[in-house]
Amino acid sequence: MKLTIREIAKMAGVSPATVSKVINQTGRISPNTIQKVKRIIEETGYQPSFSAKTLTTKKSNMIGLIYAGELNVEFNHPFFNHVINSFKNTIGLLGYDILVFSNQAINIGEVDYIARASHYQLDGCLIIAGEDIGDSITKLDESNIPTVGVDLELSGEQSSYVMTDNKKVSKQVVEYFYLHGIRKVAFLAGQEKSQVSNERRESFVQSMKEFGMDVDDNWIKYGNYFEESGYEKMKEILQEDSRPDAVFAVSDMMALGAMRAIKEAGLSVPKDIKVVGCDDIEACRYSDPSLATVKQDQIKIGKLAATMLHDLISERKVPKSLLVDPELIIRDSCKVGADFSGRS
Amino acid sequence: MKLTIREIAKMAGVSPATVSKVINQTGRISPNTIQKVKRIIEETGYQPSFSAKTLTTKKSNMIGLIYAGELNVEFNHPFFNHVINSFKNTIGLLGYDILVFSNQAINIGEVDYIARASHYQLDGCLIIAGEDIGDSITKLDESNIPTVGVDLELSGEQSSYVMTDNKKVSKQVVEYFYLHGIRKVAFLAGQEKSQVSNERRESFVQSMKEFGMDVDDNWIKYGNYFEESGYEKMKEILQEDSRPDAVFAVSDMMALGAMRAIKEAGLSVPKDIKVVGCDDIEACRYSDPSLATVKQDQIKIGKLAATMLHDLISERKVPKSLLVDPELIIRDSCKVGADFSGRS
DNA sequence: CTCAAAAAGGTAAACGATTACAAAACAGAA
DNA sequence: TTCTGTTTTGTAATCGTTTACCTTTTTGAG
Repeated sequence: MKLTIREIAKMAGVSPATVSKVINQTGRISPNTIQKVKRIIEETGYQPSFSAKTLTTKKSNMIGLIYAGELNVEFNHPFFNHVINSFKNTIGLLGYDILVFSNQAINIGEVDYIARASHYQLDGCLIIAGEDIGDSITKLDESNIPTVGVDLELSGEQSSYVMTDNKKVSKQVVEYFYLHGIRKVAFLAGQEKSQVSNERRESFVQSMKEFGMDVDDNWIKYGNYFEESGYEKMKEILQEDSRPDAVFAVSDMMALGAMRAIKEAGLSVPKDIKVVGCDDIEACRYSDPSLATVKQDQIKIGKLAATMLHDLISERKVPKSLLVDPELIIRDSCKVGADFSGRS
Repeated sequence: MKLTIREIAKMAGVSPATVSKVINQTGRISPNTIQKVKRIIEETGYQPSFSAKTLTTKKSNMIGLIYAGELNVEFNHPFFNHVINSFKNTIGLLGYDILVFSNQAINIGEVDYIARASHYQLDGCLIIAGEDIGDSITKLDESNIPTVGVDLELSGEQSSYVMTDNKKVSKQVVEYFYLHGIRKVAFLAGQEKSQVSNERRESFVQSMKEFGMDVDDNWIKYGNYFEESGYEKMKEILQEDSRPDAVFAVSDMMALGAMRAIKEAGLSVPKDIKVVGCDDIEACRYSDPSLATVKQDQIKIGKLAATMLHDLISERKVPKSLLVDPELIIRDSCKVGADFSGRS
């Protein structure tokens, strides 16, 4: 059933080597022979064996996709799935397919990504930052496998990373609040270990100071990016003596959770408290009120990651990191005074 | 750097064959040797080469993931990504990794899935129904490659499929309306070619008749599952002479679009028109009003698909199809009269 | 017409596993 | 001790490519 290169060679009346050269466009072959061989390949629908090819060339044309978290939610993560999708489309154009590690398979103990990668002879890996950056990620970073991180600072020789310019994220939000006379702002962070969350928090604090606004430590709470944690932490904040005029959350889901808590406390968004999230997930547009957010350019991030990884694999010069500009999207949840044109 | 089985054999003082047998637990090896070999493997972190193994065994332990649509949105599809995720987790436990076809790579002309599958020597494929079932999907279905379809009826010798019991979907909704005195119901369908949409539409019509309710052909509109089409089609419906009391859409996104159209027309959901969607995507909970929906058990669908595919690959007996029960989730958008406990 | 250089094509050895099959080692019985 | 039968281990071919290197053919200048 399945044809080998030898049989194709026989049919075309040439040697296997010639067929191989035609397929890979290496070596000098006469136009005549090329035609002949191509026709046979066409007619038979011959497909070279991936494993044989990989075995000899040591190149698999496969990229490993790793989600660095325990929750195994990469595909329904409302932010990352856009990045993954865009990455997939771009890297596909460059001739790679994507292998998704099903971490569960070896979930007893740490997953050894290097072993997995070398087992499959992957050309490179894409790491999407999740809640938890384990040891095995670090090892992969330090290995000589080309690796690109999204929202995750990598430092290895063969590593680069792309992320939104988190400094600008917080700054834009704080600036907006400042310009609209809002001075008391709470901050809902992600896990204490999360790099992204920490950058935003730090630049939040710094921006606040730059604009001469006070930062109340009680108003900085750590959650885990998900809705429930936003709800819980907001409740805690509301129990304090004084109330913030606004909340900025590191994820839309936490922001949505916060809105729920605020409404439950009998307060109104945005009249009593403005809310701004991060990511611009689908739900922002359908929430009540619609949720203001800082949009990350996920398409661009995915594209850049793909391009960088390809360059890394091709041993071209690649910048250590690329920062993508965020965009503040105003929606009802942060409308102020006259700006606020109610809603049914 | 990378060790081969031969070197491991040398280190352990045995033959490569013995090492292979230890790894794969085939053949009779003395406990003593097993210990020795295992220790070396442990110490060296040896990983057998995937391609060499695949080359000889003709088994890759990889599953191809295909999204049967042109939109390339599999990873941010608000319904399928849950299925994919659950599938991934289950199939991972069974020892498979997932290869995602980056259709773009060969997007000139039809993608030849069979060629791709045989190129990689995939053990099987999972097909997620998208907007468009092309010829190449049909060919794959008819091939002898084990294949499981989600929301897609496959008929091939080596194929099975899983989907929500769409008859029950429509019936539950119609029944709910019937019980609450609503008689005039519009229906927002997907593409005319979409199997899922058609099943729901047909059983909608049938259920309506069973409950003695009239079906107005002008109130059945075809869209494409996405928000915009729900909006457009609902607008068309509202331009008719008489107005329905309720709309049932084949997707939540279309339902959200419909709500937008209804509000724009100055009408209220649910007071003037009730709305029910399908899928229970995240946004349902955050929309205004929250959107009632028929939830599909995506986790279960993913699990079943994985199990079936594994059985198919292992040449065990597998049912041709499996139907999963849906669940009607009542939310504000379909609350009736006294039931309706308003919202700010 | 000769001959060197360039072009075209072929040979055979990898790559790193698996697996029939053969061989060796061992046990116990006679 | 010898022999038979069972366990254990090893040998070598195989899977389907690629590629270094070699051979043959072609080309065209002198």
